[in-house]
Amino acid sequence: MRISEVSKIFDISSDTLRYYEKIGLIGPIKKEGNIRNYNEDDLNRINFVKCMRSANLPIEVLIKYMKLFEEGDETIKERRDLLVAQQGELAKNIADLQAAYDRLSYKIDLYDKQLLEKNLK
Amino acid sequence: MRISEVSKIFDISSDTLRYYEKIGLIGPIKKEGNIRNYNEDDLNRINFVKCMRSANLPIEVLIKYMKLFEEGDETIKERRDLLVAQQGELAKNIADLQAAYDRLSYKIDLYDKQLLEKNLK
DNA sequence: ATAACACTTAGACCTCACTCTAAGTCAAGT
DNA sequence: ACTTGACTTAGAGTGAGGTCTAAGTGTTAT
Repeated sequence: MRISEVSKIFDISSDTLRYYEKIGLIGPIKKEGNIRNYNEDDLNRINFVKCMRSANLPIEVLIKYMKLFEEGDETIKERRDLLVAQQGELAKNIADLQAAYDRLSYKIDLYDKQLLEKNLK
Repeated sequence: MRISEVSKIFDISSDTLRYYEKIGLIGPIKKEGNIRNYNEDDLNRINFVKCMRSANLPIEVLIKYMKLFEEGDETIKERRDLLVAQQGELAKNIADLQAAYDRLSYKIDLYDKQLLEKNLK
């Protein structure tokens, strides 16, 4: 599969896909001649990366994870620990977002009450 | 209250507090002579900003909100709508983080099973 | 009175994660 | 034959959000 198709499927620009490859996050992708040909494994990795990036996991961490993966079974424990650490960070982030969400809800309620009063006057 | 104390209380650097003021996010703070003296209102605003920033609401949006606030009661509806829009964004973000969290949980489970098997061999 | 420390300013610099540009290759359609 | 359009590369540029520096002015403890 060509880069343009992958780009469409995942809504990630071709530039970004090449960038991810250059920094060692998803490659190297095998080429036919000079043109990248993404296989299913590649797509799975991109899918994972996209999911993690959309939750703001740092690229550096994901690169580290991918490198451990390449190193084989000896790194299973280390990979697990890395994921657990990131999960912890995520839990904190979710709590922060939730706190802001709740606070917004509260404020919106107040505004709605004010608007209602205004209309009654 | 001086900037250094505010900085400690909220764990926001003095640089950042001054930066927020410069860009119109939390000021202007009244000064005694040449030195900022934060009052309770200021602290409340900083508290709100900190909460929203920790959920990644863009600074530009917060500046807009603060400006509407200064403009008085005519902007209540507009402020409400702005908050509702941000709440919507937040809901999306929370869903993304949650999806990543769940995926990590799943993967961690798999690793734990692998590690268990390894130990049994 | 002098050292140490908190404060001030303007503006340069930094990190992250892309995003874009320039210059070029190659294959297919008209 | 030639244009169109997707692909390639290296490397420069961008935007958000701070963070740091330099040079200077008070204020307080010894």
